[in-house]
Amino acid sequence: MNRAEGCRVLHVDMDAFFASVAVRQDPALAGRPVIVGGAGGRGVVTSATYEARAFGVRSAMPTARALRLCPQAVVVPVDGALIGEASRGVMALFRTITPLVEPVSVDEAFLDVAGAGRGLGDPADVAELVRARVFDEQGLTCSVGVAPTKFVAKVASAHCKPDGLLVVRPAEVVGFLHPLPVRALWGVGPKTEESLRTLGLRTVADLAQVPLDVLQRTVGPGSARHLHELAWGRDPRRVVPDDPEKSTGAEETFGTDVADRRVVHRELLHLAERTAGRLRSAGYLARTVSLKVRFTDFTTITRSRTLAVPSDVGQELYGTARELFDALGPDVGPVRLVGVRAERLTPADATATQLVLGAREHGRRDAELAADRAARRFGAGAVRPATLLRRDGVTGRSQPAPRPERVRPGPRRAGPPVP
DNA sequence: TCTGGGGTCCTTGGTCCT
DNA sequence: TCTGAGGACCAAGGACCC
Repeated sequence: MNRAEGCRVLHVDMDAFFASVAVRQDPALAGRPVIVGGAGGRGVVTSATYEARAFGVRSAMPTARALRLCPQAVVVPVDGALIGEASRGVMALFRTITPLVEPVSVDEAFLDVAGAGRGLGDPADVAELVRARVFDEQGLTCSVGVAPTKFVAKVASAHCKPDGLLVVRPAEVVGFLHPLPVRALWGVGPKTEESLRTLGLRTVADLAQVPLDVLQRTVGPGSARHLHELAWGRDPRRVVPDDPEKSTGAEETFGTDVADRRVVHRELLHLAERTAGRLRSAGYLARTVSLKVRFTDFTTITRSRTLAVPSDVGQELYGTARELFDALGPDVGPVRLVGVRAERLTPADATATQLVLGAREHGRRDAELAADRAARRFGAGAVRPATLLRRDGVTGRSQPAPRPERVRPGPRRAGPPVP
């Protein structure tokens, strides 16, 4: 009899991925508490080895606090290139097992193995194979949940961490989910958890039993239906490979809050250039530019504007972002963070002909494409706008972050590898 | 405790058009 | 000509995830 009959979905979650990759790169770190993340005054933990977690270190925790908990920890900056390479290696391995691979982030993916079973055994056997091959070929461990649906597979993989395997058969789904806290449901964070608590709902079973209209009054109709379905193990979402990106962007927290508008403008230019570069390398144009500003008291606002013509030109994204910022008025307080985001993306090849309508924009785009080529040949930052240069030739960005530049490890939906 | 960075999705409200 | 309903689209903000 099959061990996992009716289970077509695998959720593979790499164990402490960033930290494990750092240890793989530098074997001298093996067995030691290692924290990967920003080391500056405002840096946070991106990942930590299980040796560090034993001291209470968790991801998203300020690094300074993590070091108070575990002073002997080694802090390693995020190496985006290394993480990207490791992620591509793991995803490529998954695709040799089934073409139906949906990356969720750099370190996890859903696999639909309904069609893989004939040659490889039942889904539990496929999961064993995945774990063995990831260890043998990548030198990393992972945890795998096997279930009839994506949501249950994901909860299962979290349940068997680290280096584990858990199969939840269709008949076991409700019994598996119902004792869990509501927080285990996809879409329940701190705020929703608190709202549910006011209704006396603490477990998934509580939520499953409450009338839908009661739930709707607390979390809204959309979320209520969604949570109710999940609580009964119903999740119609399929494994979808190659989901296109919806937006891309960059943001930066200043080392100290900035009141000088010129410094903010310069940072906006830098972020717009970064965002445009990502658009070009991924082959997208943005229809909307969004500005994000966070103030000293942590209040955050966003402003957005739709472009007359979709663009992947840094100067155009910058122009719009700067106008949005200036429209906030002359009296905006000190700024903690600024961000530029490109939204409502369209494939560049489907829209490219419109670009020639504006010869000036076309010229700028050509210049930025040339800069892309120079960057590929001579390294990032080889070519940049003059306003981002100081006399000594280094970047003129104000006091942003003494911490190491955080290179984006890869898209959350880790799509095709970015060159 | 003191909060990074890169994303997605949902809700709400406004505007425009039919 | 005015008004209201409804849909599409846009903008803003919040919650959430990794």
